[in-house]
Amino acid sequence: MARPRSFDPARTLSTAMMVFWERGYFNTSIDDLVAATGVSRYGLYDVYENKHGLFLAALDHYHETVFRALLAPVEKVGASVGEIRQYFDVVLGYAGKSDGGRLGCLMCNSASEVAPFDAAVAERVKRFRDVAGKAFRRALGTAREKGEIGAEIDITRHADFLTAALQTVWVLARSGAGRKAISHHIEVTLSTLDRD
Amino acid sequence: MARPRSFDPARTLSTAMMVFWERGYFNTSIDDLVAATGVSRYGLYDVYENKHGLFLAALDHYHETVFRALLAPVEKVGASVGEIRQYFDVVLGYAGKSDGGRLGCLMCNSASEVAPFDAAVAERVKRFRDVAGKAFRRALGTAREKGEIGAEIDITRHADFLTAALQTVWVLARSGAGRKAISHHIEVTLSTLDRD
DNA sequence: CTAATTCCAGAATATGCGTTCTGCCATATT
DNA sequence: AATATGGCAGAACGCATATTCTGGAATTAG
Repeated sequence: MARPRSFDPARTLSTAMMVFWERGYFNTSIDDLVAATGVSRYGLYDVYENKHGLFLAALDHYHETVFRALLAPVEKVGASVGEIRQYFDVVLGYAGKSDGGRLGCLMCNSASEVAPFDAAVAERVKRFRDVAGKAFRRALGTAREKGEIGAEIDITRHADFLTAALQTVWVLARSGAGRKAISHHIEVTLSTLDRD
Repeated sequence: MARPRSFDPARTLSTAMMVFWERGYFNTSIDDLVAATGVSRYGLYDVYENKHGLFLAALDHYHETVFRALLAPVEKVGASVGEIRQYFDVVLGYAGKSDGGRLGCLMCNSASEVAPFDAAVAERVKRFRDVAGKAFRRALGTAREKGEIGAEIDITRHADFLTAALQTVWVLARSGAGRKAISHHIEVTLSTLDRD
């Protein structure tokens, strides 16, 4: 017997995620979040406790939706070199857009801006990297079984390399590097998977 | 016939640069800068106009000292693959330290945190990348003349790749990636320069 | 030594921030 | 329809911030 919430927490979280993604953590104020979500301070604090809690929820939401959705093809059983190439192509499609790329990747942005001061954020960045690394390792393992990659490739090493390269693409995009620089980076990165 | 300044602007700038480097732009306050430099607000505002001016000066100082000093061997006439490898080794020495790496690179940090909102910063990030790219292009050109690299390497493309990889190393370091992940990344990056 | 100048430390100001509070209102049950 | 519950908008609070101001001290030219 009480008034029900008039906002959708899922939609709110998604919007808050976008704001943090665009503006960063320190440069986003509660007022920004209230204005963007249309939800009152009361509602935000009731559900997420405080700004930090909302940010962590936004990071988790990003991980589970944006990041995982993009990575899904690489995570599938049987994925190998083709899926890895496809993945970087898709990422280039987003990152290389004339202005859309200014978002970058929320995890990569937070890695530099927040992780050094915030253990909870650092942990989520680590998890993000672990998940990407694991997916690449598995796909490279499959590639080896299929004989798609040469014997000179060390799978663990190469998975770390691809995970790092992925982050690079987003950092380049966010800071205004041109599409050409980004695609050059991806081309050379993927060329390491070519058979001699 | 007046009192001379009692602080050394060069030393002050160097200290301010360190503070921004550690804490980022938005997360650094004037009080932090006053405390670290020992210089009064009056002095800082007199010389640098405001926080933003001091930050730009710190970026320029970083470019001219820290960054250029590291890059110098690659920029030298006659530098080629050896100098490029050496450069990444030196960077690994800094970035791979158990905690010292938490600084990352001031330009790379600012690229994500500030450049999207600040044209003056974006311009300095661009210049930083242009300088790195140019140095790598020249060194790769020399490498080609010396016959150190294969014909399959496109110099412009590869210079963009190395410039991006350089930034990646620092981002990894700042956000707490392990030394192993960083060195894996560098190993694969440099392996692209191997002759088949 | 004196006077003119300029620096300095810290107070003051104004704004913006994260968070909490309050008075009213919408709703679901009775 | 009445009522109790709890959501809502915005005011209020306390603190941090960037910047400016001020009273006095330090220094040097004369």
